[in-house]
Amino acid sequence: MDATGAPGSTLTLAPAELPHAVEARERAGAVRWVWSDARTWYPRLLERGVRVARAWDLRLVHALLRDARGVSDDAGLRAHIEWDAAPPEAPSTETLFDLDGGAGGAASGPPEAADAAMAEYRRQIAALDAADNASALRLLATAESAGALIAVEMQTAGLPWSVAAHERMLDDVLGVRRGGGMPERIEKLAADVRSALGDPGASLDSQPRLLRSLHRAGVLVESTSRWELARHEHPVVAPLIAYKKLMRLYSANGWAWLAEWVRDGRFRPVYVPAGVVTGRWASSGGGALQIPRALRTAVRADPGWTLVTADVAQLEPRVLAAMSRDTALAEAASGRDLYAGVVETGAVASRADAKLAMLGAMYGATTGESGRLLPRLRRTFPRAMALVDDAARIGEEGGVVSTWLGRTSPAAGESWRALQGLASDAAASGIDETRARRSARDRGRFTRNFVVQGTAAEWALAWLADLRSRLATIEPVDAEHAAPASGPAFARRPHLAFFLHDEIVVHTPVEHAEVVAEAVRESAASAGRLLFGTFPIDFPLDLRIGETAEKD
DNA sequence: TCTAAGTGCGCG
DNA sequence: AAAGCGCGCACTTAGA
Repeated sequence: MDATGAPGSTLTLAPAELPHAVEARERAGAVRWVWSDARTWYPRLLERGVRVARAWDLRLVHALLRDARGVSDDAGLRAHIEWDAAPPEAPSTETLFDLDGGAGGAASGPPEAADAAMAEYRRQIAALDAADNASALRLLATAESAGALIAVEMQTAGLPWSVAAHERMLDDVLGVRRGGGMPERIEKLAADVRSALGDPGASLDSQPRLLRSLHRAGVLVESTSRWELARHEHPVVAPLIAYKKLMRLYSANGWAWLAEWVRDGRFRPVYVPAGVVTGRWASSGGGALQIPRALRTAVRADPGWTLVTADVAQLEPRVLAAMSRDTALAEAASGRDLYAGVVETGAVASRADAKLAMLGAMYGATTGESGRLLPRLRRTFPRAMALVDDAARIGEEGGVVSTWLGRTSPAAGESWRALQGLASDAAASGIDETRARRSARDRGRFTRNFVVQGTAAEWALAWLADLRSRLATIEPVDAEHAAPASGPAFARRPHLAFFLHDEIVVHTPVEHAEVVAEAVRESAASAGRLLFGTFPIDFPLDLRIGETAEKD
């Protein structure tokens, strides 16, 4: 797995020659490509049908090591801020290196960029070798790099999306469009709202004006949000909530979204690995991580293909049990439903309470029902609760916390420190003290959640990476059964098509569906072992095989 | 006419 | 206006 090595021979290529050269080395044996970032290099390879097995993503690893506690900076890693910047334009010439003994390859831009990439790689390896938690960080670096490959692969292959099913759903829910106007059900609801308000000219899409209209009609809300409206008894409430719901579907995932984001029967979102501070992925464009569940009916496998959809039940509390070595919580988590297990301990009375309390523990609830249940959880699961409580305390004091594999939270910012300093001054006003206290608590809730959310993201990354290599061993199907819209690198093989924090969708030829399902389960078990060794914690999946990706 | 900030809601 | 985390996007208004 290690990617150490020094550059040996180099080979300068025109861009058109790169895919062939990379493919030749992939065929020759185990290679790990070292490159600035997958987004710059990998799409061009995939378009030509060239998939790479392993990579080292200098930008992602730089960001990781830059902030990681336990990494000393003897090699000067942190001074090289150019690795924090956005990727540059694609270069006009490219260089391949041999790493030591042919164990790896490196692709880079013009010679000076290639030298810079190799120097950064050496700094990273040196920093890793000297790190306190070297083996965990090395694991995270390779997992991140694999994730970067997967993100590009999923964008290239796309999620199979039926325009017809999507439009049918829009027609059913929103009604048909007439002329240049809104769909008929939205028009109807808007008319109902205006009539209930007794205000024929009421503006429904401007929050301040709608608020005033509501006040004039005697609905004394402070906001126009659904949850507050729902508390009032007034004829305008039902149609307004319905209007907002439909309008949301229309503007976020209506016909315009379809036209912009679905091509050739594929939704191709841009994934941003580690785009969230905690290490979770973000997305850019298309709202890939916010697709309404009701729209899953539009996710449709190609003819002769099917979808394997799987999500982990209660990933975050399971991860918390394992990282805190809380055997009582792990025991409650064994089997399918962690919350049912918590009820069985007697700590809380119902499944709903168990969920409320557990989420409150991980998010830092202090008041309300959730806050009131926490002491009971603390008695039953002292180790798990101590882990999140410690993380919160450290955050409140201005410190940093780390995930299981060593991703470290950002240091407290200048303004945060200034506010705390101000409040500790003897002459501080009560207002300053209150503000400082509140921002300390805010930060504590952030670090509390960081350790759990971030470690869950690491587990998911390990799951994805392991699954990817298992899928790569499955025999391709005949060309006549291919799914050409997935592109030459994926048309004949099962491949990941979607990922959302704790859920994956694999698009696969029907004949391989069972093998894929087994690979999905095995990779989940494997991810658990990779992170937590022999600690007894289950990661049970809800797994479905079917034409659509709908969930129950 | 452009940008920044506020609001509300979709996802985990 | 979420008692409690993390996001992205559409739409609006305020301000330069």
